[in-house]
Amino acid sequence: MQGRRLSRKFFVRSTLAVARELLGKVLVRKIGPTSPRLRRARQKIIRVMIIETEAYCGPRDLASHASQGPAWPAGRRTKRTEIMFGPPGLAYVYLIYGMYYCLNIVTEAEGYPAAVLIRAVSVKRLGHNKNSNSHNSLNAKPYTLNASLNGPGKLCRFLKIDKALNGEDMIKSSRLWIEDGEKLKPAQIGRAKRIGVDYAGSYKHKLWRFFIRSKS
DNA sequence: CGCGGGATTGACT
DNA sequence: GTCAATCCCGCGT
Repeated sequence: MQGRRLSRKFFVRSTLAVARELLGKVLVRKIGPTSPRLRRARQKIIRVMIIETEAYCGPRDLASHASQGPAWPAGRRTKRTEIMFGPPGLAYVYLIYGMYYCLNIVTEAEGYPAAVLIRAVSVKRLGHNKNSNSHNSLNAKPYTLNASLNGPGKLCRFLKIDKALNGEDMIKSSRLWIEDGEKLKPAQIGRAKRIGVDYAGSYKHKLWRFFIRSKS
């Protein structure tokens, strides 16, 4: 049940297009020891579907970590934001408020600081047999945490994503990548202002958050 | 070196 | 709606 991994080309495009098209795609996290001896027994793979994203569109975007730097308009290039200037497809992971991590994927041409924040995901499938309403009710709900994956900090905690994955190349990584997923119709996609960027002047009004409308 | 603040979350009034 | 937790980063000194 695995899809085709997204190539680097997918990310070398307008950040808004990438943010929109990441909706419905499958974020994959492989967790476990890298030592070959322990790998087989203890590795596990988690697949979740991306349902909400935000675009951070380069050096002029006052909401972006890479904006407003001394080198404007080239962008604020610091130790922290360096990854955003790197090749598209890299993971940009940062610590926020001292306690949560946020996962972004770098977009556009190398040297241009832009990225898409993954704001929410849903569990794509259960980690075991779907029809488990029989005898084994304990195993029936490992991923009922569906609702708790709405938020960038929460999904990183669930997927065990932290600073160690900052700079991970999601095109080649064996720990974190993205696969093809659902093809969405335009009507399924919603747009809104980004969250938590009131400091961003006129850029706080941009409708650069994208989400899958819940079915009603 | 010190200080202010944050692409959040959960608890609480 | 308000607020605090918690710590790294960016910048001024």
